[in-house]
Amino acid sequence: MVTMQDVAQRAGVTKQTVSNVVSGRVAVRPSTAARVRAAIDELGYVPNLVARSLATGSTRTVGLFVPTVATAFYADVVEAVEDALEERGYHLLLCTTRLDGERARRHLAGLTSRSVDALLIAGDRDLLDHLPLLANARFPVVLCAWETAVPERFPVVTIDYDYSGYVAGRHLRELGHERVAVLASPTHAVRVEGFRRAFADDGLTIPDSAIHMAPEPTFRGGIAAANTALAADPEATALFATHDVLAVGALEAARDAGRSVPHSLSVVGHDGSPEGLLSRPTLTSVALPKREMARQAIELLLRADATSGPSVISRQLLRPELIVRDSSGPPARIRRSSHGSVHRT
Amino acid sequence: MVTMQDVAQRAGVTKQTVSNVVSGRVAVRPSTAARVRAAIDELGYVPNLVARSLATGSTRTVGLFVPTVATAFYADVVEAVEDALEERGYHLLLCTTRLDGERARRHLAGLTSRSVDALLIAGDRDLLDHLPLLANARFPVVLCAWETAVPERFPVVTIDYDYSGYVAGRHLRELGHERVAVLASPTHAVRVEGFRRAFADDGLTIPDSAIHMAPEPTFRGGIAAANTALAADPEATALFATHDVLAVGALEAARDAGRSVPHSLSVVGHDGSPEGLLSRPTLTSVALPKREMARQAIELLLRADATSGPSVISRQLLRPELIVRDSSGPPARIRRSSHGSVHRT
DNA sequence: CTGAAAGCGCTTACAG
DNA sequence: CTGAAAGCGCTTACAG
Repeated sequence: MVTMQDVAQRAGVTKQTVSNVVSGRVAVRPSTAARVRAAIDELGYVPNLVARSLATGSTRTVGLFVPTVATAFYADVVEAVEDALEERGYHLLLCTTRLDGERARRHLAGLTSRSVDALLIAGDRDLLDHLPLLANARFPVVLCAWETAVPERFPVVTIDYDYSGYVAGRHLRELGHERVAVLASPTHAVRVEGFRRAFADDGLTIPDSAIHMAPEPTFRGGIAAANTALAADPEATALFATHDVLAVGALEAARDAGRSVPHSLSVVGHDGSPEGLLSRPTLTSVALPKREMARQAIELLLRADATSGPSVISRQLLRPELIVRDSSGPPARIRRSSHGSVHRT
Repeated sequence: MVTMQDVAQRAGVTKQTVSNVVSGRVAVRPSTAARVRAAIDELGYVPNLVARSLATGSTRTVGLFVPTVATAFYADVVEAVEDALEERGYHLLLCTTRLDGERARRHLAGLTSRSVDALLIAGDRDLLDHLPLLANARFPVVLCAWETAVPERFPVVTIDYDYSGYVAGRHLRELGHERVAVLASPTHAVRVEGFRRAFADDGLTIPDSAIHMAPEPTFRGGIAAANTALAADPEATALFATHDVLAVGALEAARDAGRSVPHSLSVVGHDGSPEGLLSRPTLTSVALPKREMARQAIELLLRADATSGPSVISRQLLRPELIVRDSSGPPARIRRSSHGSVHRT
């Protein structure tokens, strides 16, 4: 392997001069620099990043923990983080924890040895128990995409999930819906709260009986929850699903139940994921500012690394944005026939 | 930061002894080892991986290039690679190239500085032009998930895409289909060839006019291509889509066209992606052995790294497997009415 | 089984 | 602007 020393010899200078040329930190006489650069090319010299890291104490690598990568949300987060890092010349060390606490712990222990300059943990509640491990970490840690149970000791930049629920509710209220149901995943309580508040603002209460838990966060789970909801309250004119995949399931359930969307039933999702564009009708949803979140988290992380002071425990909340598409509209007027069955106009 | 030296001092030994205890490579007297371990705990010592890497020449990190992570196929590849690495105590440095050659080149240049022990490049044709850069790499390189234009100079472990098309065709032939159409993405020529061969085996020719290119590799693209195909040949009894997302679009198009699946039309996809389980009906598809591919690629890579000899340019082909679900069945008998319109029984 | 030495390839002050 | 020295924290032979 060709080292800086080899280049120096070839160019007739010392390796410090080569270092100065390579780093550009110290001015070098143009003619010398040219000679050095020629030697570098001739020898095919490539600096050894590991040696540099040991000398500087910086690997220019940051670790990212995500529960999985096989989900539109986290896939986007990963790519957004990577982009933010690349702009700054950093590399990405990826760990997917797969909702496996033990696996997470192992990874954490590995990283603690400081092969990274900083660590970003995205929405991984399974890590919570092992977070104390991070107290000994030699690098700053920031949390992002955290919805519930946000640990106190770390800075976090996340999305205002309460507001995302609220904005969905607001939309349905503005359309004129009064009687609605919610399809939720167990971990999405905050979204549901926000959604209810939008109705409460207008003096409307969404009873607990109108909140239906999806058996699983999948298309099928959405169908099942929607079937339950539609059966429990045939007069509900709109469904809010806390997750787009549930909403797409709801669309399917509505079709099976002969409820046309949005004419006889409005459906609003959450996440603004691509599948909402593919569904029929296309899905009104709350888009999450993932890129912005990634950027701010990385910025926080890298600033903390630079100052290497204990990072200020700050809390940044980003506002999601409603995307109105074809699955939501004003409620149909409802009239009751004498024998109690429901017709929509 | 507490170093090995600090631990040594505390335990009253030299740092080599500490090193021996930590690495476990050299036997240490139990009582001494205990003392060292106690010191490690008291001081909260964590070894510095960077220093170790410089000394050993190994970072225990491997780089992975993928076009994106926002696709079921590559998301699975990434997680499979990560699993294979974790078993061996390696970390994963991830680079998504986003079909951006320039971006890929930058990453490549960065990695060439050897912050990784090995590099796995998954199906990224955009890298092709920059591959010569890798000639100077200080680590072995292996290609995987490569479908076309496989470079000669690198080992590759990939899927037998010709066979995957073949197996889809075989399935349709066994069901009795004779007249079929293909929905394809431009980069899937190999799959199409294999598919055609299954028919050719029985003396049946699939004309070029029955191959329909999807305008984009999406749900909408699938709908569009299926519409074209169905209009071009209403008598086709089956559709093979080279990509599940196209197949799911075809399902939608079939529904719109009043063709019931599989009764009046069979649809076979490719990739065995999760969406095939969510569609209605569920999708018959060709499952790709991604985990096995990842495992073998990593094994090849790490072996090459260990021997550090020039890796043998081998070519490993893995066999995909047909998953029969509800979207395929025998063709309906077709009878023509006197005025030429088509009825199915 | 334990200790003294050299070295991994770079960078960072510090003289000249 | 360029060179000599020390050091980053570990590991790897090599003596004792």
